[in-house]
Amino acid sequence: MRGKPPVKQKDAEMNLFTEMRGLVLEALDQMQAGGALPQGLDFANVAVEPPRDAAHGDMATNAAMVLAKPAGQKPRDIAEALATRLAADDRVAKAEVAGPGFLNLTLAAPVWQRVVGTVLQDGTAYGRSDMGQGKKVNVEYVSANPTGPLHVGHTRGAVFGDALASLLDYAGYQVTREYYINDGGTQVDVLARSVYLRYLEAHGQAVEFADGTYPGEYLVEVGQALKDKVGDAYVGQPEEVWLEDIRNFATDAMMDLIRADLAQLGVQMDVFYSEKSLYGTGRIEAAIDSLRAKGLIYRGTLEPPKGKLPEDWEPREQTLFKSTEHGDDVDRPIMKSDGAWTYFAPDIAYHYDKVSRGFDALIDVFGADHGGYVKRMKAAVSALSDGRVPLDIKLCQLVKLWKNGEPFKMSKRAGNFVTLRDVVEQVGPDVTRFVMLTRKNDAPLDFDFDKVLEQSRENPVFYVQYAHARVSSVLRRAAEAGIDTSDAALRAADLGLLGHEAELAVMRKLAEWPRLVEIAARTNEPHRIAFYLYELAGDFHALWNRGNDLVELRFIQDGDQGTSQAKIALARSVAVVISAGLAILGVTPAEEMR
RNA sequence: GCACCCGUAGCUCAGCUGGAUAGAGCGCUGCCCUCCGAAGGCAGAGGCCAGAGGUUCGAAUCCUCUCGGGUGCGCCA
Repeated sequence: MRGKPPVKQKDAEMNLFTEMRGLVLEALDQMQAGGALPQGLDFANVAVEPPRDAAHGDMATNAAMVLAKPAGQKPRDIAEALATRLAADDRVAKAEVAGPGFLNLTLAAPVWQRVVGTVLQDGTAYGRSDMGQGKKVNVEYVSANPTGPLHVGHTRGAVFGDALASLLDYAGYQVTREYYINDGGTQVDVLARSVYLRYLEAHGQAVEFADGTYPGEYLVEVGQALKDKVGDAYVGQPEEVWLEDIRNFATDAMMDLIRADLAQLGVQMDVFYSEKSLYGTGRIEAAIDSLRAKGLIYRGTLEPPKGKLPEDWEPREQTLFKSTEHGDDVDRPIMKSDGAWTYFAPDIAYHYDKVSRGFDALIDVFGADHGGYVKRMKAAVSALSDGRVPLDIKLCQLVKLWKNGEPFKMSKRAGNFVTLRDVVEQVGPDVTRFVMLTRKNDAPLDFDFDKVLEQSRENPVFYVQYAHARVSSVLRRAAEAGIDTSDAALRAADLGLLGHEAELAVMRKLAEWPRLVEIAARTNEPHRIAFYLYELAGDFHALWNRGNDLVELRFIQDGDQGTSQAKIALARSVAVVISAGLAILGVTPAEEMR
């Protein structure tokens, strides 16, 4: 487990939007008590949100429109009455009815200024949420076959899953990061045979890699290591003699390789779960029995797929899981005709195990090519948990690599695919991670080796890092100028001195952070963090540049320590939120640009 | 044939569990350092949100259908 500060008890102050929603609900209650609104109204759909257009104020509520029909009143009448009550609160500078019945609220400057104080008080815990209520969530990601190094596709899944896990942690869930090792299927036999060839090669024999073996050079050293371990014991021996031993040896070696790849990216799993451990232990049988007890296992014959018929199609009786009872399109086979399990059976058992371990929610991160697998897996978890445990499956689309303006495909190391290592060694873990999160997970991603290292606004990694570095620069210079920039001094600054529109814009953006965290966590979409940071950095850069024209907007005000401290407090709180956001993404903030 | 994902500015993409006149970057046009914080910033042009219906106070968002692109589709994991 990663070290983390305890989940902060969230008071209403932490999220301005929930705070103001509380104010709206309070006013509505009073209106009910005073007879202005009928009893028994449902306020659940009353929302307080940032308006799309900043000209509409700071926050808008749809209360009047939502309640108009059930209350039997005109929306604008409700809005007017509500506006009068809200305007009486000193946090509200202006309450205006607009459009069909929106109520636009403009908040008083002190409300925004307090946000800076809260950020400095809470540090990177500002934005932590208790929405998860300590519920246990399992995030399974990467889960690459242990047959070779991780490639770019895995990299996206690794970064996405890891950031999602951190995000959920930040939102108050108890998160387990997990990797499922597919070490039970035939592909690890292929691996073993490939390693055997490299082993023979290490003994000086000429070998040939037939189709269906792994020719990648990364197995050379594994073959050599095997030779170092067993000498010539397996040379000239039939497969029965060496297969199992080499399979284990090779799988261990590949998992060491994969762990090292992940470590290079900064990904640290809590659990590595072996598929093989499900076999011969009765665990698959137990999972299937659980389904059988619910009447969901039967012998039957599937209809052939419509349209193009596979060449060798013939009706066949199989053991099937009645996944259609839980939302799947067709029932799925769990046992082959020779009596062996299909790949689906251990997957069912694995998820049965997750459910049994008491997780309140499961998340699987898959590559987009596993899209066809989603429904049956959800059906399985729904059946196994009697609908209690939700399973969300996030699909990560392809990553297209570019270099020098053309597609980049080949790797020296692995032959036919570009590895995670190829990417991280060229651009570093921070850039890799951030860029992988600059697209929604289900949208394809272009990764351009040249662009991601460019230092311009076009490159969001740089742009966000630059904002953070600029704050560090201000702090350094302030210290040189003899200004006390300790946390205590900044917290004590008179934030009432921050009132310019460009400063308010930054404070409003800071106020959005806790709300954004909750939205991102609720939708399981960590890319929202990256986009938010880009916007926050943009507001900060805008403020910084206004200092070119307006001397009074510069952070360091010569000869005026008090004003300087207030402005530096704002800058510092930007850095704090950027740090918190980057921490979720697993990116280290930059102190200076080089 | 069926299922899932996607379709938003010339290009690359955001868009809050349904909100007002749909946003950002790039590109394009015009500005901002004789000295200070320009790896930046400001302003402008650019849209039938693929199309057609429906649900309702209100739809890029939810439902149905059509078109276009991607991914899958019974003893491969």
